[in-house]
Amino acid sequence: MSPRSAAPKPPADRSQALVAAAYHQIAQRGFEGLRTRVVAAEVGVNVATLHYYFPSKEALIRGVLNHAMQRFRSTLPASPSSSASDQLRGHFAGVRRLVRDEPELFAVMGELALRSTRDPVIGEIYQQMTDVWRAAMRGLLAKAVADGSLTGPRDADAQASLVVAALMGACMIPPFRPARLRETVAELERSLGLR
Amino acid sequence: MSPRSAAPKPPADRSQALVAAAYHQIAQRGFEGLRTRVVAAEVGVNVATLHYYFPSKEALIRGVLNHAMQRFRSTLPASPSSSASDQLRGHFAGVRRLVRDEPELFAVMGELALRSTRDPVIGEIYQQMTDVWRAAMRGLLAKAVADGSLTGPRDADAQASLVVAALMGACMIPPFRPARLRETVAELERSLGLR
Amino acid sequence: MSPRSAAPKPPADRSQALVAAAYHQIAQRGFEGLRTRVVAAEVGVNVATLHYYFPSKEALIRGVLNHAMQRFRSTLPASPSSSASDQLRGHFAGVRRLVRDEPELFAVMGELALRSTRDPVIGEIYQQMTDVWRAAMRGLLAKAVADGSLTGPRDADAQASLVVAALMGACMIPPFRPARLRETVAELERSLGLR
Amino acid sequence: MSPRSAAPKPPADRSQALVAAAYHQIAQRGFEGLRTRVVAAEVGVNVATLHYYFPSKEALIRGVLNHAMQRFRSTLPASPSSSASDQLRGHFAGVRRLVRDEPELFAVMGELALRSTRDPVIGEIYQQMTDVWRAAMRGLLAKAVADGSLTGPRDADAQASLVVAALMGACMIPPFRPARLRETVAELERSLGLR
DNA sequence: AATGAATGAGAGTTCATTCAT
DNA sequence: AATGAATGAACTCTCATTCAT
Repeated sequence: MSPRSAAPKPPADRSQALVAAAYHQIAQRGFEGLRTRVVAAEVGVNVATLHYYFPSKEALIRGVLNHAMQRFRSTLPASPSSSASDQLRGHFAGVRRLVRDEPELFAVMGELALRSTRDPVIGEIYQQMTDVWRAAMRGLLAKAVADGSLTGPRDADAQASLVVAALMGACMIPPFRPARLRETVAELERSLGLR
Repeated sequence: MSPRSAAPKPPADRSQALVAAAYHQIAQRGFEGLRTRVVAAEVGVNVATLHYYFPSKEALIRGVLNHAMQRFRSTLPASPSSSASDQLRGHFAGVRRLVRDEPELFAVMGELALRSTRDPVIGEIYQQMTDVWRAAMRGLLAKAVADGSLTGPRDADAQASLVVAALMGACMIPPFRPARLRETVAELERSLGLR
Repeated sequence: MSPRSAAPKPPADRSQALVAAAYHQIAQRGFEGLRTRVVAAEVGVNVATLHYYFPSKEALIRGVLNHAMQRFRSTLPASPSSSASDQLRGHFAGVRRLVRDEPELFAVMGELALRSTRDPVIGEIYQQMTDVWRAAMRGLLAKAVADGSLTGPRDADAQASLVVAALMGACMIPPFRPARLRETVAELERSLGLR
Repeated sequence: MSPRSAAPKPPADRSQALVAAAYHQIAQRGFEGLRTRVVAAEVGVNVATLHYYFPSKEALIRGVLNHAMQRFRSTLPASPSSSASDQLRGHFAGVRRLVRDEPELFAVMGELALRSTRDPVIGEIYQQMTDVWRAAMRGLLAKAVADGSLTGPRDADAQASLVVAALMGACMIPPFRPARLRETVAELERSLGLR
């Protein structure tokens, strides 16, 4: 009846698959439209199986939270092998690439952002993320001035805030139009003197 | 002024009061937490009464949508009595003021923004709004260059996109910190040569 | 389709009917087998209607608790118009009658008794009931000795405890056989010198 | 004595341990709160292991039934080495001791008693037990009259019923207070002329 | 214009049970 | 002999919506 070759997935996969399905659902329908039964069905298991891996819907959401944050952190600049301004350029390129390859991530991030004001668990992690991001931007801007790869007087703190706000606004808030987004990021680079 | 001794409110008031309550609820709990019963209770009427004024929850939401858009449009620059750059400054000041005086508006706008990808009715109106906003910015920037109140070469289109993205990111996405927001807007003005 | 003449019951009736149905279910299937859907169906309404009157299953159970206690208290001797020994005889007759006419009451009382050790709300009310009962017995026994309608030395306290224990054991614990119960109560009266 | 180093228990032990755990759970939470997972966890095994030993929850309950009945029968008078009235006194002492040392037994007996009206298997065995008990009481009372160790006219049948009802009422139905129980049993003995 | 009462559909969660390993 | 993983069925509870009054 069931295909012989349908080998049972190792447990880690099931858990991950459920998170991925929930992630997908949130991107598509928002927290508002997240249904445990649909998530389970998307993975091809019973709802009870979902509760075997995640005791509650909230636990599943936390799983999605971790997953999304992990994906997002991959964009933050990490390699100090190049000049600060090149790192900044790399970061912007990374964001552009991520928006192109994983548009769902930003939909989910937007949902998490709005929810962060109501859910302390999300709030905590979400704020940490924004703090790290802003600090990284500020650090790179300051370093770029110090090593001369960026010139002119600037308030690194304020510019970091602007960068984060602009990227969030461009990536997380509809309407999403790839062309416009590229334009916006390019203009942001220009305003920083990177182009 | 209003008729004395617990007179029944005129229908327009009821309708508006319900929209206001729903608006408040969305700001506080998001679409996810919007309950018709709670909205009705906040106004002091029965749920059935809510459905007398709004045939469905969605109709109520559309009421909120209109209300929010109306509030928001008031910030857009309208009076051509001053120079273009002054109008831009005035717009930024207006946004700052609005964030300070009606923080709920931006919470609701954020919710509407995310919902706009799933709800065609919201999507339509929301996109219109952003288009109008961006066009206004582009127009003012172009005019400012033309009348000489802003100097230097610039791509008005790209800058308008950046302005809109940055303001949205700063005002609609948590975490909200007044000081940071002021800083961000100020930096945005600086990057445009307005300071 | 639905009978025109089926007039909607007044609200108090609905509430009472639900309690009665739950009472009946508990008598028949125990707390273990109490299902809100079945209770609602027995009254001929939707489960949601049950929750309209009782916010939770526990609230419904509390309704049953009150109902059972009220029924039970009607057996306790109240009229001091006769001699103490006659009042005792009357009480025993009342218990016998109640067991005959409302056997369900004792099934429910048994369930409540067992639950009383786990549910503080039930525990409180249940214990109160037994305390009142025992005190009433003790008072009547003492009075009967004082007014001479019962003779011989006796420890009213201990006898009251025995009376309550024996009646509970006979009425609340299966197997229930009417003949045996009558026999038991008769013997209890004999042991007190009432026969 | 037992094989060292976490040896797997012999099957009989496992089975008994599961029954003991279920017994304990029923005493604590009633049939209403009996969960196979909790029972298994208390023994330190998987739920599936429980089902290896007991094909169904009902089978486990039957195991508890047998265990409880076995424990309870140990109280019934068995040794005809003394006079009938001494055997009666011994029985009462045995009940008192059992209530003190194994209060859980009576909680479980109460649960079984209520369930006996719904579960034929329990009903059968439970009724048998009460019949045996009552018959033993009646026999001893008759014998005590015959051998002169108890005097006065008496209806052994009715007194046996009273004894069983009173002991059940005192031991199986809350509220349980050791002092009151001793008092009740003592009064019961007195009423039979045993004190 | 307003409501108390009622409901269908569906939500998240639980639980005894099964089965491949 | 034992288990991790999985499930169907059923549970209580919620919510937007309806309707007679």
